[in-house]
Amino acid sequence: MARSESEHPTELELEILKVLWDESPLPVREVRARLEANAGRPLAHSTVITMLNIMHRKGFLRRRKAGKAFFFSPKEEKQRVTGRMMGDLLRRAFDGSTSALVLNLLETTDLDAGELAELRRLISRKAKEQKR
Amino acid sequence: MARSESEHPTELELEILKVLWDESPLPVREVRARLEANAGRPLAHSTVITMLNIMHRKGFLRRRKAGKAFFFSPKEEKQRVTGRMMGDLLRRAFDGSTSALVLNLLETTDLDAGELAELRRLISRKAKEQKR
DNA sequence: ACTGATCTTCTAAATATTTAGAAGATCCTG
DNA sequence: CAGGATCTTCTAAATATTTAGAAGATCAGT
Repeated sequence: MARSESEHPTELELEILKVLWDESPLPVREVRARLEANAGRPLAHSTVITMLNIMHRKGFLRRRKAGKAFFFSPKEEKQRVTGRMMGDLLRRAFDGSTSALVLNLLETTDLDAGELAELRRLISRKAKEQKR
Repeated sequence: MARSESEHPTELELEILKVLWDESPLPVREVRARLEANAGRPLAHSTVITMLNIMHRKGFLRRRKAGKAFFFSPKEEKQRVTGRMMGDLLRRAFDGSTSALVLNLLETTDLDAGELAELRRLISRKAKEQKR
């Protein structure tokens, strides 16, 4: 055994998902153009097809044929996928402790007073929602 | 080109780092035992050595010989490494928006009122520190 | 110094990720 | 319907990650 396919999108898979979360469905040609424009990643047409097919096999994408070409869309919305990625990091790096993660975030990124206030606002709002 | 070595620890590398952040320096034998105990990962002795040497080459670990055996220690403290991992996810999945990341965290994990209060406390403390 | 125990180095293999060319399929246009 | 344009499928290769056996080095005890 060596290792199994990641449950989460890999580096390039995430770039592709970001393109499609931004707008979909898209044909291969369009995905390719936007990968170059948005992510500075100029790939051959066949490379993009290969990736899209792998992602379809893995269950990240839907595929629909229109004429002779396929159109691709994300299967899940961004929040669910990135949420699982967060959850994975939370578990692997912080042993599931949300406060450890947030503390780390506060210490290692450079947030100004406005951003801190914004974060506190988000948390307060969440707390209020829960009271209902 | 296919892809380059990750700047961040991979899955197994992180498990090894966690063992060593918990206690170090440790000899291979001890790392192996703790990987099995803590991470449920029973690996051959030579597998662990191979990984430790790769991690040394990549700059994640220090190595010191005592008698005939090597003792390994993390080169950087946990916060710095996990901080970069967070920063990487922040950039790749949330385009650098901390509030987007925190919002996602709040929506996708299940935090009770006490945990939310704890998070708010952390942020308030950070805001106060900054005023100085 | 010999031997067993213990460690390391060397080598290799399975699987995943990323990349892309070559060949085949399909559709539109004249 | 022939031909070019456009798409897909097939195949393959480079590199990374994870795994471990075999062979060589080293140390302690007799």
